[in-house]
Amino acid sequence: MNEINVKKDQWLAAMAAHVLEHGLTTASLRPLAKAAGTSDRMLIYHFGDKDGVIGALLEFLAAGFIAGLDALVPAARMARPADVLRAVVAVMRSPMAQGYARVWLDIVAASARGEVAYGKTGSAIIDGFVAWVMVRLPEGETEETARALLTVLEGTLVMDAVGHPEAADAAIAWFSGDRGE
Amino acid sequence: MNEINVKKDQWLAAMAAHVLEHGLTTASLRPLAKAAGTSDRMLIYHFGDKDGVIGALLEFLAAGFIAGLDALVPAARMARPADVLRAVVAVMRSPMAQGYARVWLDIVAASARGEVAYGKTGSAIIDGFVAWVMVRLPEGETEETARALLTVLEGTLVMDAVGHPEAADAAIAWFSGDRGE
DNA sequence: CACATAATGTAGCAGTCGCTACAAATTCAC
DNA sequence: GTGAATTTGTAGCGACTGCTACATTATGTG
Repeated sequence: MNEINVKKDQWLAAMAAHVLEHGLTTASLRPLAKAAGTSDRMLIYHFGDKDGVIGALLEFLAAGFIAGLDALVPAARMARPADVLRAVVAVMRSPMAQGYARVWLDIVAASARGEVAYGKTGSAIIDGFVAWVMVRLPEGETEETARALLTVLEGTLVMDAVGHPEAADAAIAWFSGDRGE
Repeated sequence: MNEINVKKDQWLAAMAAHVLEHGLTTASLRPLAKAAGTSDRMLIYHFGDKDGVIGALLEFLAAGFIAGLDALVPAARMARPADVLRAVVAVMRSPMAQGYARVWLDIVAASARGEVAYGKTGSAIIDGFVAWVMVRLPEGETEETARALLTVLEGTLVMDAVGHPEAADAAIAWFSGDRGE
């Protein structure tokens, strides 16, 4: 029972790498199985159906993403909200995170298309991200600030994706500017 | 020569409606042709290949989107940048615009995946959008403000898509708050 | 060792994908 | 009206999709 979960995790790691490079919604069973060194037959057997594979993959990717974030940005309170924004934007723009950005935008697009499995995962990721930001914001900041910060981050991801990083930079500078404090 | 372009436009209008309802990247030739009242054979004949169809469709959709925006928000300067943001967010949240939001997020995800045709279109749409915002901002505002505003808008689209409109609202409130002016 | 259960390989089904070969029909120039 | 060019219908190809039937092997239990 334990061993098969170990194997599943190895499969998931290999499939996650594949998805981070080639995209999530364009992934199909046979290439995924090949990346994992097994067969589509086995994926269906162990995960039920494709939705099961994708669901497990989403969980695996989300966990890996948060872990990577935690490893790169220490969970210490920063002086100003904009510092948190700049830190997370820097991480998201690093080459290592580009695959995650791709996958995330796939999740967003699928959510917008009404695919509930993706929508629930996407919503959960935002929830976790809000908590992640909160422990890094200056003491006394509200979740409203965290949510506003993350909305700007999402905007930067979109702008970067369509080749307008200068627009993202403008928003970051604006967020860094004077507030009511 | 004129008539076939008229026919093409009719096809594009029908296909655009189909895409606005069912998504762009998931669209395939046969359903598109059926929506247009013709055959996949004809689409290939008149547009060359699928990329030609999608390219024409993207142009058609972008034009329709800007036209709809112009119709709903008069090209008059507003008192504050946040007024422009709230106006465009209100439009994007209206039921009529939801299809466009879906398609736009498809374009963004495809751009992030590295599909150049989508990337160029996405970039061009942002350029047009910057100009659209500029003529509505108070006199003397810079393009930086327009870009920051649009980045926040993109963030709201993402947050709305994954079921966190309250995060989008937080960013809008934050953008509406005190600035350095 | 016998036997039930779990795990896996092989082969393939029915459907969709983008696209094309071929031929019939239509339209246009002269 | 006749020949040529454009436009369209029919049929289908080869590749891929998620998934399954069937047989076989491995594994753990009594």
